[in-house]
This record gives sequence, C-alpha cells and structure tokens, in this order.
Amino acid sequence: MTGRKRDDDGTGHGHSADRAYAIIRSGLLRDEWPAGTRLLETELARRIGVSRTPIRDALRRLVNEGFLEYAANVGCRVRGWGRNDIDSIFDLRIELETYAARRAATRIRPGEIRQLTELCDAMEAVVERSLGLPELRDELTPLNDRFHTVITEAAGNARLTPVLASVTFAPMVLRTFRRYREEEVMRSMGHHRELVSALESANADWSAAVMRSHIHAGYVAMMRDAVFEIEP
Amino acid sequence: MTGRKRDDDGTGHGHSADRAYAIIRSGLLRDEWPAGTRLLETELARRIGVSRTPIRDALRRLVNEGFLEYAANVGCRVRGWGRNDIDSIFDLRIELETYAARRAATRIRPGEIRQLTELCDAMEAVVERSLGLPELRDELTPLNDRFHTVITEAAGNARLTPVLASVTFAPMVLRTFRRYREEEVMRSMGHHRELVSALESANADWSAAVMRSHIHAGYVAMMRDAVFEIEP
DNA sequence: CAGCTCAATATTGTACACAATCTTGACCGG
DNA sequence: CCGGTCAAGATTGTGTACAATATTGAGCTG
Repeated sequence: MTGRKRDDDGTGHGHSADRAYAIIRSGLLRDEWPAGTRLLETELARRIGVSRTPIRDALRRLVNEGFLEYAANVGCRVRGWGRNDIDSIFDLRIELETYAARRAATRIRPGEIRQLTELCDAMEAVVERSLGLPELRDELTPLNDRFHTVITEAAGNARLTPVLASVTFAPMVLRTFRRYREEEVMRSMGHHRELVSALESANADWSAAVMRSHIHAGYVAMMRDAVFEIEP
Repeated sequence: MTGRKRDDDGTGHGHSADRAYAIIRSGLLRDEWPAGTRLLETELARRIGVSRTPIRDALRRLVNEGFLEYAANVGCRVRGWGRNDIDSIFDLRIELETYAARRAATRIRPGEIRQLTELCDAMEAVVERSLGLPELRDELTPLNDRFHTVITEAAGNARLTPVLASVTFAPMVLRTFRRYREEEVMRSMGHHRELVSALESANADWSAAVMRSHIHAGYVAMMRDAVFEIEP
C-alpha cells in the first residue's frame, strides 16, 4: 500500500469519522441490516464508541455513495434495490465504461498495459485455485476492480473515475462473481485478455465492443434468479 | 450582507444547514472568492449567523458537488477550473445527455413534451427581453436547467439524474450563457425546438444527434477566450 | 370500530466548549 | 544569508447539552 497516512478520498474527516465510516460500510456490505432499516445515530455512536458528530459525517458519506437514504429530521435508512436499479446501473456502466475503453485505446501507455496483463495473470490464478470453491471467487473482486480502474484512468478524463465510482452500487456489484457460473467466469477472464489485446493494438472500436459485451454478460448473471423486494 | 437569520421565509422551519448551503453556493456562483481561497468555518458561521455545525454540513455538500476541495484538518478551498476540467466535463455531458435524449425519444410522455414546449416559450421570451442586456441572460439558466432535466428524467434511468447533476452543476456550466454571442443564443434556442420535434416524433437517432450538437456548441462558447489559471 | 387529536417519547438539528492538528513566524545554528 | 526547529496561534475534529421536529400510541369522538 502506498503512503496513505489518512483518509484520502476528499471527503474524509478525522480519525473517528473514518473509523465509523469503515465500520458502518462493512456492516452494510455484510447485509447486517435489511433494506429499509433506520440507522439511529445514537445507537451507532454507542456501538462504535464515539459521539454522534463523527457518526453523522460517516452517514452523510454513505448517503452520497448511495448506501443510505436520508430524510430531514428522520435520519438514514438502508437503501434497497430492485430490478429497476440494476437495469439503471448496468445501463450507465455500459455507456461509461464503453466510453472509457474507446478513449483508453488511443491513450493507454505501455506501463498500464503491463499492469492489466499482470492483473489478468493474478485473476486467472485465483480462478484456478477456486475451481471447486466458489467462495474463493470473492478474491477476484478487488483485482477486477483495479483492472477496470486502470482502463478508466487511462481514458484520460479527470471526472470519469469519480462518476463511475458513484454509479457502481457497491453492495450489489461487490458480489457479482458469486452469481457467475463457472463457464461465465472463464468467459469474463477471456474478455479481460481480449480487452488487453484490443487496447494494445490501439483499436478503439474493438476495445469498446469487448467492454460492451463484458458488461452485458455481467448484467445477465446479475439478473438470473434474482429475487427483488417489493418497493413501497 | 442581507443575511437575516430570523424568519427568512414563510415556511418557518428553514434548516440552518440548507440556508448556509444556499448562501455559500450563491457566493461561489458570484465568484465572491477566487480559486484557492480557504473558506474558514468560523468566519462563515459568523457571517451567516449560525454555528459551525450547519456550516460544516453545507461545506460537505459543496465538496461533494465539486465546488470545493477538502483536506483533513485543513478545511475547504475554492476549486479552480482548468482546460482539462472543462474538456472532461463537456465530454461526459456529451455521452450522458446524448444517451438521455436517445432513450427519452421512445419514452417521453405528452405531458413532458408540453413542459418542454412551455420552457422553450419562456426562454425565448427572456431572449427577447435581453437583446441589449446580456446580464438578463442569467435568467435563462434555471429554465435551460429544467429543460435538460425533463429530458433526463424522461429517459427513465433512475440513476442518471443524480449522475448528470454531479457532472453538470459545476460552477462554470451555470455561467455558460454569459459567454454566448447573440447568434449562439439563437442557435441554442433553435436546438431546443429541434429537440422537442425530434422527441415528439420518437426518433431516437435524431434526438441524440441534436443533443450532441447542442452540447458541442456550448463547449465551443465555453472555450472561447478562456483564460485558465496555473494549476499547482 | 375506524379515524382523529394530541401529548409523551424518541430522534435528529444546532450551539458551544474543548481536544487534536496544522500553519505561521521568530529564533537558532550552519 | 539560508535553512531547519519549535513554540504560539489558528483552525478543524470531537464530545456534550439543549432545541426543534417527527413518531408513536393512548384516549376520544363519530
């Protein structure tokens, strides 16, 4: 890890607020609270062992990132998602990541190509190890994340990275690989290798087309057997 | 100057944080502080007449919207804009608003078409009145904003509106009309009318093409005679 | 019994005091 | 004279008390 002595994402505050943010976010990713649950500032403050002030900062960040919904004088609720949210998010990802791949094809540098290749190697090694144990596939998520981030940043649009981060609805996307069938994992790895080839040959249209296929395939896996809540 | 802290409106429950947010945002849009200026919580609290707590909430929102930069234990600075930022933002607007127009063409409802027509009427009335007085063109901004928002929401993608807002609400986009030449204002009004026609005929490709032209034209006006700061 | 009123309670919003951290500038040594 | 060091001041981060507002549920009314 590089020298990051403190929260560095631009909205971080002090130490307590960061800790509260990390703890609450981790609970949300573990589905600790069902959708619609009110997160009470006092209770969180007691559980985490800080005052309400840093809790409020943490909750505001989680609202901004789409984990929670906020209402004045009422507070925060855990956000649920339905078919409509998944459709919206994947639709936007198709637009934005395809745009990123198209631009990256003519801008990416050799060092970034090398990073992508190494990430492919690492992901395939994880796949190899996880053949009978789907839980191990969770290790793919951070590698896949970095793969896409390298392409996003190679696109050379300063605002694209934060926009894409705000679109990617973490609670949902984080578990994508769990829904994949084994052959879909293989196909995903193939897409990654093909993307590297397309980018390396500076072929913008090819790069964009592979990325579009890649995200469509993820959408199908996400929608399969999905059970959605009733939205009020 | 005119900040009266008691009973500022008829609603009676004006939240201090909302009021602080509105006041600071208004100052930022009026270029009250040069880029790089530190906004001190204590001073803002004194000027606005509330405590630091709602000021901090307002500053967090403005950081999230891209008006300010934040550093831990240092506070907020007014964000400056360079050529790279403008390129990035208009590039993203082209992608996202074109996507919105393409989708809206087959989803927009008669009531929304009517709204767009009325907004065109209102904008053209403002243009008429402002022929010799470019300052009056600032009145176009909220109308133009609503025009684009109607199309964005007609696209039927739940996540698109906040994403576009986070890209578009940048301070410089809000001042676009001041940079337009008179014939460019006319062309912009023409684009709006053409968009309504394209949407009304449910022609997705036509709608997308007009929107793309519309934003390209705005980009050219924004870049003309622009003087950029030296970025650190 | 359904629906409403309204007071008691619970929860968020704000103010303020203190702690932690950064910034500034004088002082010192080379 | 220049650069580093460190203490004093300035500014943000956190804790806590109180005010404003929403929620809840009992009691009332038709």
